[in-house]
Amino acid sequence: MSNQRKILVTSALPYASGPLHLGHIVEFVQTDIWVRFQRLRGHQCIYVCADDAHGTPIMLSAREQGISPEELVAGFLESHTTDLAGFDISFDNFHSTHSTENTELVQGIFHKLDAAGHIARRTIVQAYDEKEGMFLPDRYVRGTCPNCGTEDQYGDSCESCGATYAPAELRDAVSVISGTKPVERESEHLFFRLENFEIMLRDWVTRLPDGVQRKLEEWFESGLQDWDISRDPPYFGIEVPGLPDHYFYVWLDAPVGYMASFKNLCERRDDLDFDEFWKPDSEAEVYHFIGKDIVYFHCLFWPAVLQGAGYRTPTSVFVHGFLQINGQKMSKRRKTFVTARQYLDKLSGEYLRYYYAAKLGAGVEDMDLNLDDFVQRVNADVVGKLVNIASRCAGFITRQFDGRLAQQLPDLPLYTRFADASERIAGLYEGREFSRAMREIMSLADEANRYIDEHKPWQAIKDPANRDAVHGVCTQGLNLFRALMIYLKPVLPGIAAASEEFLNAGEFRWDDVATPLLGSEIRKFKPLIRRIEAKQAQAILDVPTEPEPDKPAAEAADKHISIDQFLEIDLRVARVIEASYVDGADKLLQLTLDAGEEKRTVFAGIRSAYEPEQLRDRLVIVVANLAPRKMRFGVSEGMVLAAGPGGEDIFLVSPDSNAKPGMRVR
RNA sequence: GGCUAUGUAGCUCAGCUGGUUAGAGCGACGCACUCAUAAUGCGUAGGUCGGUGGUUCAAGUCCACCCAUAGCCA
Repeated sequence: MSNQRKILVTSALPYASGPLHLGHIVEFVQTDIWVRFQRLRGHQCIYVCADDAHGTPIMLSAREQGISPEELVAGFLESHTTDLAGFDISFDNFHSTHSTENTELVQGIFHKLDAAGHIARRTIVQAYDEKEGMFLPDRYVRGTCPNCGTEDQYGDSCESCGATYAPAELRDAVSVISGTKPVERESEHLFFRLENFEIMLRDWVTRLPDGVQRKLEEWFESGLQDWDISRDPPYFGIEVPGLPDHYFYVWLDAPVGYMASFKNLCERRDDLDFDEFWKPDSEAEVYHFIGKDIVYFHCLFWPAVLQGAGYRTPTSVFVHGFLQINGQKMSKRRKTFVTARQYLDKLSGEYLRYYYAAKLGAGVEDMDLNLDDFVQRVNADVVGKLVNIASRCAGFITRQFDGRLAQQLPDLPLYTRFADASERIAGLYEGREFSRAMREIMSLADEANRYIDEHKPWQAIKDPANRDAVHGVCTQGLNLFRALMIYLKPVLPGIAAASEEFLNAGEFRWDDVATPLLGSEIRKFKPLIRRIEAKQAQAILDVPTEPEPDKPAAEAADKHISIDQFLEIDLRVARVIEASYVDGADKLLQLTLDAGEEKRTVFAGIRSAYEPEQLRDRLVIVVANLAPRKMRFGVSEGMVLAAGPGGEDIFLVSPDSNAKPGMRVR
């Protein structure tokens, strides 16, 4: 492509104090679809993210668990990256704000802001917990509202009457951490003079969507206030250089994490130059995908900080709404809180990618994940309409025509209509109107099914005189399927990959739609994806009951498990396609398994008892729903069953020879 | 409390600057088909467009107020 764009894209940094939930996944899927679309079109599109690792909540959470903040953060980094891999999010880099790159960038930015006169120093009064020896953020002070008398309100505002106040104004205030009464204490803080950037910001925000601009208008009208960017120790964060006992507020270093992650990537990639993307006159594009809750940080502070420190500002910021589940806000109490892991334990990420795509537009409206709708919609669209096209044509080609496509399309105008949709659909992807794109694509899928229905190859084939016609109709059908699959590749990377293998003509590129696939050989059709069972979907709401403190002992006494508990383990027959040694691991073998619907990579600690050659093609039993585990060598997606104490005495469990990969074991 | 959104068929959503009998997909129901992962095709039913009042020849679409939901208030 001659006019290749250089694009840097980010998703908001998830906070490293808890697991990801399906709301986070909306943003990652939205971003990833857009990124994959750009790459498919031939542009250079770099996608980076990181964990947001600093701040008071993380410090306190670590303290509560008796571990260091570094340990806490490292644990969630692993959990987050594993979960995101489960949804096929195609990062170029996933870093952390607790990193040398971020520290250097933040400190450098501060120096430049300070030198340019954008930093003010003022002494402020805050609530202080004498027992814990720390200043208390407003949210960590609770007491009775001075306005309406409602008890147990946060230190900044009252949920009941809406009044806003300072923590010191609360009656009977207590520290949430120690339960003691806070005192007032002074300290010096650093402030970023946001008002210096009003003219620049008023101009910059015109690039944002109308709804976001209207919201920002409120802040311009009430006047831009100085932003408190420092915190007192103890604080888990980045130190202010040259100013002991001062740390940067987490919200200053978090967005810089976008740059830090990119910088970390640049250090490992020869083809990327940090400055080319971040210098003030950069011609590269930079986009941030965020939720509607953090518009202020990204649309006021962030561009101002970048401008003040001599960097370019973002090309745009894309804002999405929140996720509801079954029409309700996500909450543990209502049992509508679903972690990414809970979902992935039951279902493939591919389904949710499609469902989100089918509902996402460019606006900031909230989105509802209705589980019944989810099952029906995904099954109807992806399996019933889309995959069905390939499924109903492939058999004829394989059985009647040696797996070879016809030399011509019988209905070229129909194919051209599909190909001509290319730019329209591309425009929708580009504008993040994914739901419109899906509707467009699915109505083409309807057309393809109608075409096959009208030409009835299953009837025509009965008369040998019609052989060529049937060959043509099925070739036409598969080419229509191929066009649709190319259009859907950003949304359904897994099914697209399986389709590429099936069609046997290399990886799809967007422009491939222009030329139909003719005369070539295809592989035998295998089901590309299974339909979702309603029970599986409902099961993502089954929160694993947290063991009561005294329960484990009681459970240990009961050695039996229920049939349901047993059935939760998804045991499947799998065939070993490939087995190999793993460099640097003397106990592991890397196995590639055919487990029915998909290939899996499993690392098994059986090297002491088996040679790779012994394993190829043999049947094994795999735990299919074991949480994927990220290892130094890759991600292990399951576990193969074996008996024995270890060492040379390891015995793989195998089914009798007629078992087929994918069969459930019970 | 202020601000910004959202509220349209059972479900999920389209409806641009106001203009004939309010649309789609899914689901439901009926018929056809049996190549396909019980998939597909044709057809039917179903809505006083959150509420009240107003502007207009004409309002789901504009205005006011109210109700419900969500986010933000550095």
